[in-house]
Amino acid sequence: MDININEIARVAGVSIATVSRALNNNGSVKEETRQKIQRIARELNYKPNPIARGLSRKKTDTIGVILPEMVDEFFTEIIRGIDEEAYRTNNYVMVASSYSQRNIVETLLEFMGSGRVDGLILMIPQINDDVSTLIYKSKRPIVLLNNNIKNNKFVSFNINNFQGAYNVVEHLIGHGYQNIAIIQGPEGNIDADERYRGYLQALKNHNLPVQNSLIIPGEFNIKSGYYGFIRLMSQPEKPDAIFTANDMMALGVYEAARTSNIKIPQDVAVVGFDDIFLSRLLSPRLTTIHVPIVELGRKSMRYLLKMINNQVDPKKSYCEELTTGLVIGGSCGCKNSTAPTLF
Amino acid sequence: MDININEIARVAGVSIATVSRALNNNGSVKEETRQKIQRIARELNYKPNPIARGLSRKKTDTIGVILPEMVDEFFTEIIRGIDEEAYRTNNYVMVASSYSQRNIVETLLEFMGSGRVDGLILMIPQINDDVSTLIYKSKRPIVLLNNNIKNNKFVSFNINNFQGAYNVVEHLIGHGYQNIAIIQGPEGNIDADERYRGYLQALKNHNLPVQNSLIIPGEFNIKSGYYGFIRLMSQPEKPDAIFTANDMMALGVYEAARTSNIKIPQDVAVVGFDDIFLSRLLSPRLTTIHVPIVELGRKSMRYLLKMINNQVDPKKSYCEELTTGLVIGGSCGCKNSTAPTLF
DNA sequence: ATTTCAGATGTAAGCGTTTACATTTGCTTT
DNA sequence: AAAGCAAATGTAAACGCTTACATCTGAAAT
Repeated sequence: MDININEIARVAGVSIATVSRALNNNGSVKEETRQKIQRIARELNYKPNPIARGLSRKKTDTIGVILPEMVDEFFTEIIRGIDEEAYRTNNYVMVASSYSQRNIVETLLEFMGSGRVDGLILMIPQINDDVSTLIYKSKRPIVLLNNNIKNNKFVSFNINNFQGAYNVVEHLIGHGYQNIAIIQGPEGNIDADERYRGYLQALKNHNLPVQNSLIIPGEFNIKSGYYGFIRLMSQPEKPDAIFTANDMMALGVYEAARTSNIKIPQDVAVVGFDDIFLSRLLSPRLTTIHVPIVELGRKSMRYLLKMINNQVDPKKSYCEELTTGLVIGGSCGCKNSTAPTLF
Repeated sequence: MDININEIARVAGVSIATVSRALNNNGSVKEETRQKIQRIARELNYKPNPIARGLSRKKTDTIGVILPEMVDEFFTEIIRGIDEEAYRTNNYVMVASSYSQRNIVETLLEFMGSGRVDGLILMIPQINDDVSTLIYKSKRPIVLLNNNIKNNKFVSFNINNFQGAYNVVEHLIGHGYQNIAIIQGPEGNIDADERYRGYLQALKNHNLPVQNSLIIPGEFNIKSGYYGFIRLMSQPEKPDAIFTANDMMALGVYEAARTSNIKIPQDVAVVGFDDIFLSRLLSPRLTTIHVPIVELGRKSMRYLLKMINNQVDPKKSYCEELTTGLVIGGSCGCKNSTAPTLF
């Protein structure tokens, strides 16, 4: 706040232009002068004012991150990935968590319209037309997270939910289970839909019939798992394996199984999706799909920075799907777990 | 980026000064003119450039948050509290998570020196002299989180660890347990120390002897709980109750108890600290101490904003301790749980 | 010795606001 | 009608930086 480029210039006996050039290593400055200016700047503990710089350069070295209200682990890891990359590249991260009361569109506009950020990483449960238009017209680059819109209009990074679901269901099939149930995630939710697709495809590719009685709607929470399980097990055609659309639901399944004295995996196998920390605590350890969230954050950020720096065409759409990994616990019937131990 | 105050002025046929005054509702502007300018601004979808404004006002409406690598839940909730308050007051939040590789002092300097933020919320595991000096000399207000330094130099908001620990241990004493063990948190960690103090004080106030064999050092992780438990139960003087310095450790205790066929709470009672989500999944439900993290974030932010706006003297030290709450599960021996159910 | 030219440096405009100060306007008071 | 005054508006500087353009310097080329 105190000491600025003028002061440096005064002390060094040169003009502010030279100081600016010397400190930014652009333009030509005699080596001797450059050294001197840099020394003085260091001695006076000069920090360029990023606001002034931002005004002049029309660049703030700040990117905005808008995230929905979400599971702790996801939130933390996505931020970690982004922050890591930001730190590496001398950028700053501005967060806005769009908790229930927050108006996404408004927040978005605010972020975009103003010169506060150079770009945006945006994750929204579902994109309506308003938001879509906004994104499309945005003057600053935007990377979408986990929003598998296949319209070739946006830039997005996603977890490959389809592949993950396919793999875990295939794993169940490999065990010989014939009646594999699914407790689905919320309708309209992209993750949920893709996981469901993966489930269907796996059955199909292995010539297993799709049984409607084994397809239970649900939400991404414990309760849905609990009641889904009860519903499944109280009907005549019981499953021999259950794929819950996420780990939280699997938790509910475990709970329901415990109270109804049904053994996992002896009586029924269970697999989840997400590989949340909690799943390690279950007994038997849950077989699930690991999702590389930190990596998702990192990659999105990396790509966004490329867009900002015009290393890729910011107008070109791009879509990347991150591969998930099967984490084998005991809940599928496997003897040898590939899962990390509790500690 | 496109349409600025000059444009508005041009269209309205007034000077930019009048526009500025009209839009900021300060200075005197004829009502009619004000209306007109505001209408035009709205029609042209004008957004003031916060960077330019920042340069002029020397205020960015942005606050920085520096957090250590931490438990997901804590991280998420603290940010939520801060973000909520920021949103309410039209401020922005810049995060820097000081993951292992990040140099705190450097980050701190960067944030402070530059005019990037108006103030800082800072949480660091331990404050050394370097950092302490930095904070003390800072030109911008800083609120410390959970850093119970009693030197009356800083502004800090803390969880009342002492009171929480005291309460939960007293609760155990109320059950009639006489040999209450503690598995401590890491040495030098302020939270851990305070929780230990609370434990000691509770014993003392109820005339129970402090038994060195029942005081086990540890870290805030599952492993420490696990081995701490084994160590406690393999010595001649076994505890009838164990207070683990946090819930993660309690998890380890449960795990160890399970494998050694020791029943909680019949054979030994267990209580934790933090009320993490995980603790709800334990069977019996863990008795623990709830810590108001979101509230901690909210209050810190609120106070920081007051400092920034000079509604409190930013130079005056201030310390607030947030009260924790006892969450009763079954692990202490209670029949009736006060804990929220799983779903 | 003069010209040429690249490298070094300086000057000043601009980025989009806010705001101190100056000026104008129009109403009240005499 | 003149004076006085508050309200309304305008002018221009300032915030701290970057950068286009202008100028200067000195060594190489003639």
